[in-house]
Amino acid sequence: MTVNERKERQRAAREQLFLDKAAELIARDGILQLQMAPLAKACEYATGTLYQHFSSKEDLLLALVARNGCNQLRLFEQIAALAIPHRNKILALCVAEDLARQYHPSHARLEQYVFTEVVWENASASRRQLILDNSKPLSALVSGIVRAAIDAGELPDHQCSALELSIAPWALCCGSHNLEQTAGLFEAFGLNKDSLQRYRHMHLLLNGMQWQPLLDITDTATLTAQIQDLKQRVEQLFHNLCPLNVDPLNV
Amino acid sequence: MTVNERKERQRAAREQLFLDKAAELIARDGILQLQMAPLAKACEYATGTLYQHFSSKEDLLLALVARNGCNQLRLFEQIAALAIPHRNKILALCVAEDLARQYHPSHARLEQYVFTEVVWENASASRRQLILDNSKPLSALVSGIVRAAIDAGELPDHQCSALELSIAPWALCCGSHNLEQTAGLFEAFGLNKDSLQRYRHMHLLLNGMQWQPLLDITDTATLTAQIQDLKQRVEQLFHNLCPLNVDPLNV
DNA sequence: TCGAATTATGAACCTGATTCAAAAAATGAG
DNA sequence: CTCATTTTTTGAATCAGGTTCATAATTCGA
Repeated sequence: MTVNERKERQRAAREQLFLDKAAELIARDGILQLQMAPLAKACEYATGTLYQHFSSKEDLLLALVARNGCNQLRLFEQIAALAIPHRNKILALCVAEDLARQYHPSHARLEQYVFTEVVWENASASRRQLILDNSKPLSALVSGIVRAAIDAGELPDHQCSALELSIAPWALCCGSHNLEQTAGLFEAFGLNKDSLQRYRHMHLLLNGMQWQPLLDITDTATLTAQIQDLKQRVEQLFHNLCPLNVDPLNV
Repeated sequence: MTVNERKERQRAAREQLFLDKAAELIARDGILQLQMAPLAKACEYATGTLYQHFSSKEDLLLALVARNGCNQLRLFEQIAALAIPHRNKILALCVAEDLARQYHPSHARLEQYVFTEVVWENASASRRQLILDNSKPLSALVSGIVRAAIDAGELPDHQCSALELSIAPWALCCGSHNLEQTAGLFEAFGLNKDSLQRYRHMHLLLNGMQWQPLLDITDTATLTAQIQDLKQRVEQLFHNLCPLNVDPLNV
């Protein structure tokens, strides 16, 4: 059925168009301002057509996050393949999250929103599954790095599985970003955002895991150089993957 | 003006009534189902009266979170005052978060929702400030514990301020809970929720900070006993503070 | 007790998501 | 190529629920 294949391709292309435009509008005006009818019009389709792709507005938002998740996975895969110490790969993943937030602040906010009960529950089950399916290879990837470090004798297994161990740095990374993202919180604390702080904390954790080589976090020079280097490497991967991968408003 | 005082008191009481009922309805039916008109009716007031207290639905949600924040602060204060090692106090705070989520799952979900751009931006500035004001003493409290540990020689300062250091365990705690809260994520990872895991990770971090006394996380017996003990202590404080402090649906 | 000032009321309004009957387009058999 | 049938698109109508505001009720102080 070559006809159906063509139709399917067109349909997929239209879905990407909707998603692209939605991402653009969100980046420009914020999630709150995204409206279904204007979005459809901006894509030169009727409102009803939009609803042939997404069962609800929330479903559309999930679709955006799912797509971002794919990009994230590809980036993470390339990071995992870098020729750097295993320990640094974990840092590099953290750097990647950092950069992603810098380049796509609206994505980060969207993700926070989407995992909220209210939004999550209003999306279609299949779309939710899509996002969860993304997370499987992601966690496999991270725990793969941990596994490799254990096998290389750089990291004791602490009698935990690699997967369980891998949750620690991941939680720290998420938590750290979440706190920072929470509007006005750091300001309320009287805390200035020192971009190295996050990495100091990560090193403290990795040290605690006895992940070799340990790093003395008071050695700011070494730390700065390390993060600098990782940033450059990750940034390059980032731009190779998707040169236009940038929020219009935040360039 | 004794008349105005009385009025003010009545007004405050009514606000608490609205908040109580809202919390009840949310615990019963979820955030999504909370509607302004039914809430007002359930309190035997007109819709408009509700709007004399809260500038919007989002404002009401923030008010709920602010009130929870006060309770949390009081609990944390009592934990900080416990006669236990400083290091254990950090664990106890983590335990407290755990318990709070257990007893009030809807609060945790609400908090996640409220810090979302969409909700946050739709609340009144004064309500937002209220929440931020809560966070100041909270961070002072946590960094106070860190400070005390440093002063007691139990923790090197790593050339950071106590406040900066205190962010690490806090971020780990938040991140860990966030991950776990994210619907279906752990299941998608093929990870079983081991309630001790979170504390193992925290100990890894504290070990990395060289916070004495170090704990060997493979020593499950000691860890279990420690957390058990902290749970009991915290649970007691918890119930003393607010005996009825329980989500209707989740008892 | 009465007029002014304050507060409460809830039906009407408004925004924006969602639906669906009608129109248009695509398909494919003859 | 034509026409009946199926599929797809359309966008105005519907619907939900948050918010407002003219009116009614209440409180206040003289």
